[in-house]
Amino acid sequence: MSTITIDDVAQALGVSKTTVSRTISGKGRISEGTRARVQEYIQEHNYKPNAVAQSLAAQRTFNLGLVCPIEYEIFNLTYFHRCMLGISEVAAENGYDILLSMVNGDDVTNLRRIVENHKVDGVILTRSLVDDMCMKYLKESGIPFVVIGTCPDPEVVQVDNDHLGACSELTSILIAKGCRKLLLAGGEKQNIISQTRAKGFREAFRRARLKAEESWIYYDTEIRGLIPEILTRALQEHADGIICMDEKLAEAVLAQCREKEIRIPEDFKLASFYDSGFLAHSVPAVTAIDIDDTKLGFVAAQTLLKLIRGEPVQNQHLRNYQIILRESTT
Amino acid sequence: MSTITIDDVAQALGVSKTTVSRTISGKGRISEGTRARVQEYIQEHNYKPNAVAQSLAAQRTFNLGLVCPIEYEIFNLTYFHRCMLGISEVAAENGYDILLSMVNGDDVTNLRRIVENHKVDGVILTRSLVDDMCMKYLKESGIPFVVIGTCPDPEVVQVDNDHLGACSELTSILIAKGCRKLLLAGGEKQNIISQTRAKGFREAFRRARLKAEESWIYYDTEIRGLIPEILTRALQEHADGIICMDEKLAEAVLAQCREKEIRIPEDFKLASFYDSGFLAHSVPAVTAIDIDDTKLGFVAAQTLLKLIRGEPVQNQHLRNYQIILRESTT
DNA sequence: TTGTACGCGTTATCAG
DNA sequence: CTGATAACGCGTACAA
Repeated sequence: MSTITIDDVAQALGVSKTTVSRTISGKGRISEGTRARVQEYIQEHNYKPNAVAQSLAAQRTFNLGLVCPIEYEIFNLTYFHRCMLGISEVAAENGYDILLSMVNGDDVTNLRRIVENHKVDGVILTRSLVDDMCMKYLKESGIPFVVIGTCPDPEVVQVDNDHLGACSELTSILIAKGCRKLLLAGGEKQNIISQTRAKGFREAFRRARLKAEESWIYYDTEIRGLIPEILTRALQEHADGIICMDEKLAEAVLAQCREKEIRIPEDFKLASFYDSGFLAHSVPAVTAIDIDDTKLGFVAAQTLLKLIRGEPVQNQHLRNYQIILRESTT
Repeated sequence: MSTITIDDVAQALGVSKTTVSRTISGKGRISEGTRARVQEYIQEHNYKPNAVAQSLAAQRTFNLGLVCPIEYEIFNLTYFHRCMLGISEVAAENGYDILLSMVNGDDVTNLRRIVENHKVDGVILTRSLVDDMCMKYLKESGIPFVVIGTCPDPEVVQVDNDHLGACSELTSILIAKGCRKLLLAGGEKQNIISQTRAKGFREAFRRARLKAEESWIYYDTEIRGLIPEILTRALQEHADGIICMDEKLAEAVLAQCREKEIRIPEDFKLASFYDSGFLAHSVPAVTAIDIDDTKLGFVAAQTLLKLIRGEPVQNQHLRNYQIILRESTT
């Protein structure tokens, strides 16, 4: 199927390119007769405008850059994937496509390439480190971009779930159930989201006129590494329960408790971020915060498009989480 | 930082665009003097050719389409992510970028869009269903594409790991260790890879002059669904062990055995596809097939680039797996 | 060794 | 209502 251009269509119909172009874009006035003829021919021969030429003329690529850190591990991946879903939906609706940029740690070369070569109209960053080089570069470059997550820089447009609120609410629930000493097992300390949750954790205690010790909060809890140790200490120091920042950690806790014969929820309570089939069906079923990441990507993409169009935007703190109480915190 | 064009550079230096263009591409002979001057100016002002204009002129987009099924679940995701890594590396090396296309089941609209709009020079498909609509569409469209995985169509360029050999080899090892009745717990039946492995499974038995019953092979084993049932039957019917098609399944088996007090490896042997930290550190550690998916993406991308350049290519069956024997099959 | 002029496929401006 | 014509930014025959 040879690729057909607007000129081919115009010549075949004995009209000018302009007429064809107008038929497609709907701009400008043309007679119903010619419009119909052109439409038909286009349908018939499946003519599609060349996006590259359109881009050149419009000075826009109709591509959104999406940064995916290569070091994402299994957990972040599902998060990333769900975000992509939302982004992809919005992009498609608006005639945009997604250009992927895999960046390795602080090495922004790959991102720089797509930006400097003008291959994208804007960029979405899917996480934010405390000191993120991608963000730094994007700010310098002047290209429109939004960050999914939270960052301290007020100039950066951000879209995030209300992790603070979610963690705070979950913690409060556990406190209400009688817990006085809770643990918080987290992701990378470098990751802002971990710290936001910690803040919510502390806040809940403060609201209950209690104090959360800093030693109750664990970052960089590598699954097979720290969990056993944490539980041993928890047992010695009579902690009432633990909040895990992701499913994998919760899973590890569950396994360790089984091994150490700690009963959940009788001896120890367990709750987790990110609801999943596993948490819902494990024995006991685990209380979890269900977050709609797809929505997050959706809103981020919409925000970026507004930014590209020059419309005013503002940071969004979606409250799209839901706490699902299950047996593990009974 | 206003965007600067080749004309700007040319005028500023009092030379023609051609000279600047040649300096960059290295084609054609120009004096060392002017070359140096141009080089310097370019560095200084950080001039980068506009990729869109280049694309239009060259009639190539320098984009590779990458199809990501939205229904990927956690396991496929890590696989997909690792492939992407390899693809991304090759792409970057060759001045290409990756355009993502998320397709939903049989709905190829998203894929069709990027192909018909000429936004990509070729496409990589990251899995192959028994009856894959994406593949069907790509064949019709005539665009160069390669499939990561195996498909029955000999006209389609394929890059795959030798899953048949891997599964066969692993099965043989278990047979050699005295197993006579083994189970194979798999992914989606619709997924060709599952069937390829089943073939390897059968082959190993045949080589040992034994026969694998079809009832030993389970497809669509949803983790929390079938595993308990399978193990109950295994126990009743005195199976010697099980080979799982992914880590998650192995994990479920491990959990169930603990619950049912089946001892591994004494009562029952366990092996799995896709090595991971979990399998390496679980108790007992699980024998696994380690596969280098990044390499797979790497080779797929290289193959696609050759295809795009019109060079001859052939299907690749990488033997880049490695069986790691651990306690679970002692 | 360097420059001129044209084509790549579209859209937009300005005449008719 | 419609049609030339000029951008958009770059590569490249062809000419000098």
